[in-house]
Amino acid sequence: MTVRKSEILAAAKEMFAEQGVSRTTVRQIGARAGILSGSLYHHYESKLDLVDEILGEFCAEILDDYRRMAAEEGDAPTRFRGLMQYAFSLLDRHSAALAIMLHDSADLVKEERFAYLVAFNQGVEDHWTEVVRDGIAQGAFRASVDPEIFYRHARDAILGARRWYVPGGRKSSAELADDYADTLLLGVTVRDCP
Amino acid sequence: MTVRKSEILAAAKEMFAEQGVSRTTVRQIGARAGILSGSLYHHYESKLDLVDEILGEFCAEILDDYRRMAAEEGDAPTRFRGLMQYAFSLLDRHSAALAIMLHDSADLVKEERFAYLVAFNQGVEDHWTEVVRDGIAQGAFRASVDPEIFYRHARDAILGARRWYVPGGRKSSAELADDYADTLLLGVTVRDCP
DNA sequence: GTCTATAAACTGATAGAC
DNA sequence: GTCTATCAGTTTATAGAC
Repeated sequence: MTVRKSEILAAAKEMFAEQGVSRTTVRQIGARAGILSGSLYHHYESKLDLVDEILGEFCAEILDDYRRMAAEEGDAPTRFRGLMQYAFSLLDRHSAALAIMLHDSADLVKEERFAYLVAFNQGVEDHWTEVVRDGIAQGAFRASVDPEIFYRHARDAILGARRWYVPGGRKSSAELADDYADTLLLGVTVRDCP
Repeated sequence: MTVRKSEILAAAKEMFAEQGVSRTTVRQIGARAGILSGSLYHHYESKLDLVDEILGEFCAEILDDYRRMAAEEGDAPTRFRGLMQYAFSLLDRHSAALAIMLHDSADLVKEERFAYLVAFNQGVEDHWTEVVRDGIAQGAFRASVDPEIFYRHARDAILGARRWYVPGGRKSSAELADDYADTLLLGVTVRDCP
């Protein structure tokens, strides 16, 4: 990947994240990268090629991280907290890619070339639900917990934070991860017992 | 509102929810309503007028419901469960409007005519955080709970379910509301005390 | 109230000069 | 590798016949 290509890719990523893929024009991407839209096609064959490269890199990196984390040891609550910390850290490191995933993946998946997004989501879900199932099997989590529903609950809460989380704001992503983990694991209700 | 206008509005609502506002064309709306795009402008002056009418009605109805609920009695956990049930019930009754709100409101708000969406969000947040603050004051909820963060946590989890919840599927919206309330109030961890 | 026809602007993408 | 120029198609919206 040449320097120019990465500059164009960075410009596209920002625009796609801000406006969504369909509302972003190749002219806008070119303007941000300091190039005219015609010249842009010397580096990329189409607008969707840019989307593909952005999301392809993102999915590969994240799945790789999850595979590494799966090899780590610890009881289920500890591993769950680790997943929370990791997921929230993505808000700092991959906010733009997450925005594109959330805003446009439902549309993109209709095209065959983006079928890997479905596999990506399933892969992530598998890692989370395995931790939850382990927790239930070990007696750490309630048997009434539905691993899939609980995963979606946690995931949607985390990803929803992308809409309002501001890096460097009142709470860091690590603090939010702790806060969310406390709520999901322990609840907010005060109990009489120790 | 004439019958024809409501037919066109219903067609627009479905298309906006499925594809997003910007990717939906007036030709598509006309086709679904059984009318040509030119004739559509006899009933509505612009595409955004359709969006405005859909979201305006939605916001008014929901804020009205919240005002009614605020008058009800009960302790904080009970009222919180009531809010959860209500919010999840919207997935059945107002899935399309919620989809438009989530997918397009960030763009729409840039236009002055949609400034009421900001007030709507603040109004809903006020009702939820009041219940949480009451719960803390009454000693029912942990003092370490941040009402605003906890509201966002719950809200994002609920609204995220719109992406995968299927009416008539494995779990009803009422069951999901119960499940989410259990998790948020009590957590998923098994404790040694009664 | 719906149609046909079209204006005016914008879109992704291409061709060829430099 | 970037430019100018442009194609072909689409978009919202309008004008006027019926």
